[in-house]
Amino acid sequence: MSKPSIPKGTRDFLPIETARRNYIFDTIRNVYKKYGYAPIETPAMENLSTLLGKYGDEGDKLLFKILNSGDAFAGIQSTALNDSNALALQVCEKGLRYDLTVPFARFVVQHQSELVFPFKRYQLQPVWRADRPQKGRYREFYQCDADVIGSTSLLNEVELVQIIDEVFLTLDIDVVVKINNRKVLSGIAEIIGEADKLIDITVAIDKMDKVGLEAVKQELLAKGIAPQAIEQLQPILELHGNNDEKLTKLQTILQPSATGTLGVQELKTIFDYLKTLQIKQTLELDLSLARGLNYYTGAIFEVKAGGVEMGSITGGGRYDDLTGIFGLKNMSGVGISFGADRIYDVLLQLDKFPSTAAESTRVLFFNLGEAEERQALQYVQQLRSKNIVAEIYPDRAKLKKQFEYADRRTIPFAAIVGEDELKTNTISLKNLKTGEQQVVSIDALFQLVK
RNA sequence: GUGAUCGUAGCUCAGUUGGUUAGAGCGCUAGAUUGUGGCUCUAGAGGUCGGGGGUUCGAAUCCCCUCUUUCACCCCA
Repeated sequence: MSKPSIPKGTRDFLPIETARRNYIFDTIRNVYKKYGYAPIETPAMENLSTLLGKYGDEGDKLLFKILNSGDAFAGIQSTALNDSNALALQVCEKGLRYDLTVPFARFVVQHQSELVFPFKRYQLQPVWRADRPQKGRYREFYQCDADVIGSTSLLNEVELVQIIDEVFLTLDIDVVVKINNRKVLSGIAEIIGEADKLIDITVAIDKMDKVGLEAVKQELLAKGIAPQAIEQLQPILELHGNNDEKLTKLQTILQPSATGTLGVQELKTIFDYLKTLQIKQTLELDLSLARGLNYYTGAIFEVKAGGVEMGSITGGGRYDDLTGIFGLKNMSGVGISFGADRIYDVLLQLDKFPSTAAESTRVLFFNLGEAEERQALQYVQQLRSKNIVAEIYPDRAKLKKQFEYADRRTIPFAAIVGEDELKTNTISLKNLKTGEQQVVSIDALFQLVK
């Protein structure tokens, strides 16, 4: 293969794409800052021991592992080749981060003495997963996380929903914010007598939207859930009405479960606060929302865009003991993560990028010779000092070529300084859109191109 | 990990049941036009047909493997 290429599932970004991506990052960052979150960064690679076992068996398979530097295979017996998984662990001590939450937990434990709790941080960085690429799924993509750790207050959940609301309002996307609670799901599993199958149940009912009730029941049956338990589950999954009505019914159903009742209380509190804050986006209590990551213990969130086929574009939830695995107990946290790459795809499909996300040079000075370029250089510097983006064509090329360059860069003004203009201290300024041209002074030019 | 799918010039694509030197449009370079772009005309450059192996007198075309594209499942942002 002679053509250059990049690894599967990765992408290059052209100037227009980068400008648009920055628009998304800037929007999210500004909202995070507005709510008092502080930025941090962590390395692209973590010790494999930090990452392994945190995302389930599936997650472990999707970790990118990094071969040890030096002679990584020194001392490896040929018999080790029989077990490639074990071999990988012998020759790889590091891996690329899979998300931002687990590295954040590690960060909090490691820097606990330097941090002020409750600690509110945001982090916009790429993560890597060795997944098969498909629609809205890449092997390298950005997560834009905000978390509060060291506080169990539900005000944090409320704040994160406010942030979601404000970000999508700014981006001008209509979304549905789905909210559920892991305690409620635990309570449901408990009262149908299948508490030990909580994960199987959540994974199955998470697909309600996509495959429908019957397929979910099939999957539950296949996972060994008792038929009568599934019958008990059905009315809960089919709960309807507005959020308040659902909560009232749920409270009755979950009465026998202490955990479930607590979950309902938490949801009630969150919805109650949000009601007083005039949230613009649609909030929906969705009992089929489960989310795969097993570390969630309380509220869980997921955001879907209206009018486009796309997986969730934001997700999050509360985790009571994420730092526990790194040796720090009693550190409850709650966080959200915006999927910038999917938001990009959604904005593109809905044609919602502002045109300002693409603007660049205002004036191009043509290059007609040495004396001319010396003068043009002066003008360009003066324009820049007035914050007008200007540049000079670097080569003494034919005018045709210089015009075509300006055209393709969509630069609105061409400034020509040749022999005649040099003598009279003037500039021929041409508006490339209208074709109008006039001979002006540099002061007049400032006004015209502003 | 499972199942499909794509790959021919910089880009978008033709290419007959396997048969001489693989084409078009756009783009690029030069000229018509040595200080005025977008239109037009003329000429030119550019391809080991994704890579490797096989069948055949002969492969872009048929077979196998592999990489890549896109999509679904699993899982997930």
